[in-house]
Amino acid sequence: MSTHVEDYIKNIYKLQGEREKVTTSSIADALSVSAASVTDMIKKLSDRSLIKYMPYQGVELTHSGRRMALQTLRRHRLWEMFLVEFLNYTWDEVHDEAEKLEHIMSTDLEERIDKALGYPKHDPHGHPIPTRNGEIIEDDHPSLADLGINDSGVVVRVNDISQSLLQHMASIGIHMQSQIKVLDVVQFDGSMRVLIDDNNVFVSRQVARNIFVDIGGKK
Amino acid sequence: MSTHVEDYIKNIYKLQGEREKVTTSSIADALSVSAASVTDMIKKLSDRSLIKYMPYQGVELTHSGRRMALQTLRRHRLWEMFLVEFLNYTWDEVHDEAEKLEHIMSTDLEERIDKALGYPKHDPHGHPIPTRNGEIIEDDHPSLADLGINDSGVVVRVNDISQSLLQHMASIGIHMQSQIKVLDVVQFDGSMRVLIDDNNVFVSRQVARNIFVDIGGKK
DNA sequence: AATAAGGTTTAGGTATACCTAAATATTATT
DNA sequence: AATAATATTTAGGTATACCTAAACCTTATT
Ligand SMILES: [Mn+2]
Ligand SMILES: [Mn+2]
Ligand SMILES: [Mn+2]
Ligand SMILES: [Mn+2]
Repeated sequence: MSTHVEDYIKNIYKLQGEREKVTTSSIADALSVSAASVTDMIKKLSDRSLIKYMPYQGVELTHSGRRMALQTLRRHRLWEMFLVEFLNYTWDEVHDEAEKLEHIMSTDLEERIDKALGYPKHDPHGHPIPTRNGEIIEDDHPSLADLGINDSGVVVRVNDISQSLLQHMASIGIHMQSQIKVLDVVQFDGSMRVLIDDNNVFVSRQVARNIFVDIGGKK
Repeated sequence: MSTHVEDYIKNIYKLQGEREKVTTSSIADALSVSAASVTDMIKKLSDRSLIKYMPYQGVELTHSGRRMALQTLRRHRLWEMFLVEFLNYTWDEVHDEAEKLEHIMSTDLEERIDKALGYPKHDPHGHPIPTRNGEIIEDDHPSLADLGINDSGVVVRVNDISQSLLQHMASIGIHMQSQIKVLDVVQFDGSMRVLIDDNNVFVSRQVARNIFVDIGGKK
């Protein structure tokens, strides 16, 4: 319903991936509000049966909470894709706009955008777009940091945790479907020299951990 | 700032066109809220210097209020145009979406959409789109109801007062730039038989009053 | 088992935007 | 000029979503 409810639910969904029970403080962190505000809100979400809540024990999405989370995620990712495909946004520019637009999307608009984009399966960062029915296929690819010398593959996903990370990745030539091959790994700090579409670049371990590669795809 | 403030200001701007001073009850009507709520809000708008307000004497936009109104109108009309051009919406389907989207548009997004559309001068109903700098050119065309037998012209604007009116106009073949010629006017009720792009159709006076025609354009 | 530290909730408050009912001001009618 | 009708404002209240400070639980450490 409201933008705030949707953002809470979406963030609880994301946090749930990491641990089963989601704590008050982790939600407060994610949304940059006080823990007291979160307690207020999770009571309301619980009243609406979007989460299961036991005081002091953390929070868990219900079935209908999960549905709302996936719908919001779907809309977010469709908007991101739309901004990139139709308005020439780059992948580091889309998040904030999509964060607002995701709450303003009738089912009709959602379907028209989906259609105009040709029913994309992934957003500009390679994240899967949940289906209309709330199905999502989380692919499980190794990060670049997991590869060794001479391993190679295709970039299929990056983490969109920060704008500056996304900008940096773009600046060294990393895009969706970039060919990537590990040339050398520095023992000391895990940093790498890699070939990206035939360009020789240096990647810190911190960055490498946020790039995910399909190693079955190409050799 | 907030969606509510923007909607109040935009509606005051529209009402101002009709009379100088805008009354509490006309705003209440336009926004479907109680008169008491309007009194609440106009005090706040006055505190923010968006309107000039004298209790019991009605309301008037200040310079910065007018600027906000025109910016909101610009964004509304750009979104309407965008929905029509990029997502195959028809002119009767765009208003409600645009009413929400107009509040979610950074200056950057506004300019990208403007550019993607080729800097349009009018929205899908023929209403002028204010410029980035808050200039607006209100064209002054006669309505179809003002024309007599054998007068002709080109449809350049329609009123978007209701979805069913827009649907009806589309169903009888009226679009922007349609050629229109009056064949016959019924004395009794002012209804007309007209030629629209070579189609012979009947138009009630009520409908004719909401269609605006450029008679200088073509003969 | 007691205490200290950390996380969570409660208490009390703010801001926005709405409501109904009652009071009051303006305008129209006699 | 007084009265009646209508419009507007005030008074008192609701719902959402925040906040800080204080109280309270849970968990870890001794
Ligand atoms: Mn959001
Ligand atoms: Mn994304
Ligand atoms: Mn609006
Ligand atoms: Mn319009």
